Amino acid sequence: MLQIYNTLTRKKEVFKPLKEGEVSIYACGPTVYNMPHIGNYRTFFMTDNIVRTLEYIGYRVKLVMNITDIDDKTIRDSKAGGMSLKDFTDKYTVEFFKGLDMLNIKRASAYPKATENVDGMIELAQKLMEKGLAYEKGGSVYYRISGFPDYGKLSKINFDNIIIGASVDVDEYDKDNPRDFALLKASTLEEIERGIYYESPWGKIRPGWHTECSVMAMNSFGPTLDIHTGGVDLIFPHHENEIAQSEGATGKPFVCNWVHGEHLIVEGEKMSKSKGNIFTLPEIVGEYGGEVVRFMFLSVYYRKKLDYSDAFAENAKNNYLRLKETLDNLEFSLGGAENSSYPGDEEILKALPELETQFREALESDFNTPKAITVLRDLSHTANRYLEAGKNKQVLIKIHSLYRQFSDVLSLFAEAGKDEIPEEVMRLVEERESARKMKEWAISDTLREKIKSLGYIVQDTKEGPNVKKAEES
RNA sequence: GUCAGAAUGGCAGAGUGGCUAUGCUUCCGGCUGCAACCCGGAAUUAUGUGAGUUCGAUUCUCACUUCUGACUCCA
Repeated sequence: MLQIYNTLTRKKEVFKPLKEGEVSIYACGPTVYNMPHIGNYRTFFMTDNIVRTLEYIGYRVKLVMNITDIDDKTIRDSKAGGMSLKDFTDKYTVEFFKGLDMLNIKRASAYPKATENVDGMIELAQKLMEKGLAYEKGGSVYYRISGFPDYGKLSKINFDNIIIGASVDVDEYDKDNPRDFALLKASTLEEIERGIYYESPWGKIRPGWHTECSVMAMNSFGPTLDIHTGGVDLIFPHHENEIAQSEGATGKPFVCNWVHGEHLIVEGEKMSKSKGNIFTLPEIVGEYGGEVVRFMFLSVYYRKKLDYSDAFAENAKNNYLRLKETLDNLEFSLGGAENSSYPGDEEILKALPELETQFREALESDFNTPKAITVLRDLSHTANRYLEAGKNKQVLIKIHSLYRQFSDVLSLFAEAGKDEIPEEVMRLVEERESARKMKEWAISDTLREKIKSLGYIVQDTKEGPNVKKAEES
């Protein structure tokens, strides 16, 4: 039974999709104006984990993630970079996808772009205006918050106590209420000169930030969807505004389950340019590898802050390597497995389904990946103990397949046991084996060093030498 | 300032009204020609502070402290 923590109710709830066996998810994607940092990817990863878990449980999942390719920052920075808006955002869209691949994040069903959905946004604005929930001023269209009594239900903000003066926007635009937000923004002269504008019943405009998500989500799934994900910082105002726009227009509930991922911080502090502690994904992946980064994300519950540091990364890497080692060794042992039975065979076969249940229950408990990792460690330990004592082929196959099942859901260890060993290395390994048979330890040790210098390590086992690629460190 | 969330050993981290798991790290032992891997065992002042409820609190309540975030672009 899958339970999901819903920001709307601040409780874990039993998940029930709108359509039997099928789940619709909308995820807030990137604004493509710079290199995304690892914090951004933690959130994308969270959504990936949700998708994989749902599929593991047996749902068909349709994920839509938007790409914001027109907003204040993209317009500003493309100009600063002397590029057209499209060239600029295309460049960072490519970077975004590269990052997804580094982390082996599954592609969504669709990645709609804001610039390709402006018609829908204009329609939405019109509809809201007909309902008296929007008004035009100075060529911009604003949402009238006072017309939507539910405003604030997601963020639980009591608007009476908030200092509105903190907002600079008060005199920048001419709004009825300072909290009203723009659905469509009147184009500036500069934007018009650069060709960044769309024709609308109110003149030349460009989309406001919040409108795109409502439009794309409802275009993809209709008025109501199962799950909407994003980072905690989007709860207010972005998601609050999405609800206001969507529910204001349709009169129907917009999202059943709001899921928000906590932030990644660095040594206790928020990543920020002024502190100079921003890490991009390629930096970290370059140092530790994509799967270790995945493992880092998996080892902290998505609703908790992840405090990134070198020590944290090293720790994660060691943990990761140990679990990968088990799978490597399982793959290796399968080769030498026999059909004879061993004491403990039955015990193992009984334990495996229990572990499978525990693993599934961990993930079903609001995607508790750290707990799932603990179950994987249990399996690793069980496997290692069995490898000490027995090598029944059928048993090994069962252990191995469960190990693979777990690691596939978590998307880890894709390369385990698949190291390509160059011929040259194999020759040295064989040479070393003959030396060992002759008890020529000095020669054998020299050969091991030589193999190591080529980037491979040899482990002597009862079944013969196990050769694998050395982990870079 | 207002609001929201968080605080568990050297590190990571899950759980629980009554021995707190698990892994990393460190140490000892076994396996091994030696390693590596693995197995067995052990260790470290662990539940932010102070109250309250309770026979009993790390778990529930309150306050405080600290941190993070939202209120302003933000994953």
